[in-house]
Order: sequence, then C-alpha cells, then structure tokens
Amino acid sequence: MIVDDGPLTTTDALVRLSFRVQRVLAEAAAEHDLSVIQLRLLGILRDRTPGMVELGRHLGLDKSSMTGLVSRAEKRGLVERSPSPDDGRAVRVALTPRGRELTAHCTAEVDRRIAALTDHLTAAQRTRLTALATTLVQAPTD
Amino acid sequence: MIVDDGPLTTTDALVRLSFRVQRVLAEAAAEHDLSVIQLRLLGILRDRTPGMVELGRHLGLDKSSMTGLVSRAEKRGLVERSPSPDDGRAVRVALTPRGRELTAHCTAEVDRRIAALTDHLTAAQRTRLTALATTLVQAPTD
DNA sequence: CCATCTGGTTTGTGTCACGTACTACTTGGC
DNA sequence: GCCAAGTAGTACGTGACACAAACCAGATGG
Repeated sequence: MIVDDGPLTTTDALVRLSFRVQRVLAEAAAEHDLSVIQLRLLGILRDRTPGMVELGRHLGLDKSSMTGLVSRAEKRGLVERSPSPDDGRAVRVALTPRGRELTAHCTAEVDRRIAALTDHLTAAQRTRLTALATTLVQAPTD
Repeated sequence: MIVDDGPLTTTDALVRLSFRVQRVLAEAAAEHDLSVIQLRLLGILRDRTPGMVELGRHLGLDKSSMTGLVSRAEKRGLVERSPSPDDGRAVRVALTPRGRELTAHCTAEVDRRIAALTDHLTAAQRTRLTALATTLVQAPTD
C-alpha cells in the first residue's frame, strides 16, 4: 500500500534515493558474498595502497575497526598486507589479483543496476542528475 | 590528496552521493544516540502502525531481525508493542510520545544538514534535483 | 477438527564498529 | 646518542545488527 503525501521534499527525495542506491550496492555485493563495506573497501583500494589509518579516514572508521575489516578481506584472499618500506610500524594494504578481479565484477554489476534504475530518464535528465549529484559530492565536508 | 579522474560517471556520482547522505543521517542520528536503522524505524512508524513482518518488508529485513530492533527501541521507550485487536498472534508497533518527539527532532536535524548540503545550489537546481530523485525513488523496485 | 499457513520469538553464528589498552617503531629535542 | 612523545597497528571486550533454523501459538480452509 503506497501512500501519496504529495510531492517529496528535497530531504525526503535524497534520503530515499540514498537508501535505494545502498540497496543496489548491497544486492550487487551480495552476489559475490560481500557486504557493502567490504565492497567499499575494495573500491577504495582500486587506485591506492594506503595504510590502516588512512584507510580508516576514507571510510570514516576508527583504526581499531580497520584491523578486523582488512583481516576478514585478507582471509578471503582479496587483499594483502605488506610492511611499509619507509615506516617500520606501518602496513600497506593492497588488492590481490583475485581482489581486483572481484572488484571489477562488482563494479560492472553496480553499473548495470544503476543503469536499470535510471533507465527511464532521458539522456538529458541523466546528464543533469549526474552533474547535480557531482556538485553535491564535491561540496566540502566541513 | 584528491585525485581528479575527470567527470564522474552517473554511477559514481549516485553512489558517492548516497554515502554522503548516509553519513548525514548517521551524524544526525548519533546526536540523539540513534543508529541509522533505528532512525529509519522511527521514520517508518511516523504514519503507520505495522506488525513485525510488514515492518521488516519496509526495511528489507527478516522478521527475526525485527525482534531485536524493536526490542531495543522499546527498551529505550521510543516504541511500544501492543497486541493486534484482530489477530491474536500479531503485534502492532507504534511510536510512544517520547519516540515521536525524538523523531521530530531528528527529522529537523536531517533537514538542516541536507539543506546545508544543497546550500550552494540555485533554487532551480534544487527543484530539478528533487524532481529527478523523486522519479528514481518512485521507479518500481522489480 | 485437523492440516497447513502465518506472525512472532528464541537461539546460535557471523559481521561490523567502538573504546581501551598494549606493543613497536619514529621523531623531535637535548 | 638518548629519551620523551607521538604515531601505526593489533588485541580484547562489548554491543548493535542481521540471518537461518527451530519453535510456539493463533488463524484459516477444507
């Protein structure tokens, strides 16, 4: 049963859209037995080889949260830790070939699903949507 | 260090925007010691009094996941279970006055933060964004 | 009235996130 | 050099969250 409360507010529309997109991510990730956060981890590692702390900054997580997250991914052979050449305390986290492959598959799957979601938009609408979303994403985080 | 990979794809823009909005939700919720799901639960109950299974459908969760979620909220006095008048097995979940008040506060806080996020858009851009997001949200879920 | 279905809870398992405490390495001053 | 402070990472305990499987009890259709 769908209730029509009239036009959505900007907040409502953005919040609901975010849940929609998150569900898309969760479904795409689940196809490869990943959680959203694991997928996000892999995505970040696509073009970086950060240490645990920097990784935590990207994800908005505490360093103590990273240990388990990376360890679980490592146990599945998606990621590997290697000692930093410059800093004896530090570690560099990197994708394994298997992790890179899985990331590519998931990325493609997410793309497919987002394409389906925006299927009925005109090309012009899609362009505008992308531009507006990009603007918001690139706004300073405070 | 920010890497500029050129213009974002639609997928990238929507995915990143969804994380941005989710973080807004998490922060607003955290101000009142709530998690995002708890906040979502309260939001759904604003204009409904569903049973556990229907609630699970709204949230995309299994009924067994609902028991704990509702129980934690109930323990905090935000929500209450009452027996359904028509069905002896069933339960109706409803906001308490305290829960309703907290929901209002959080809603206002989220509104404020989303407003800040869209601050630098023109009124016309905001309108278009809202319209586009609304369209996507209202697309069938399959 | 019985077989079946459905709403809800329980229990056990795993992920995720945090705070605190700890180890080990690095760095800045002396 | 050497020590105090800071920083990178891990370990551990706790709690929220989610699921599956097993279960109970009330509903429902022959």
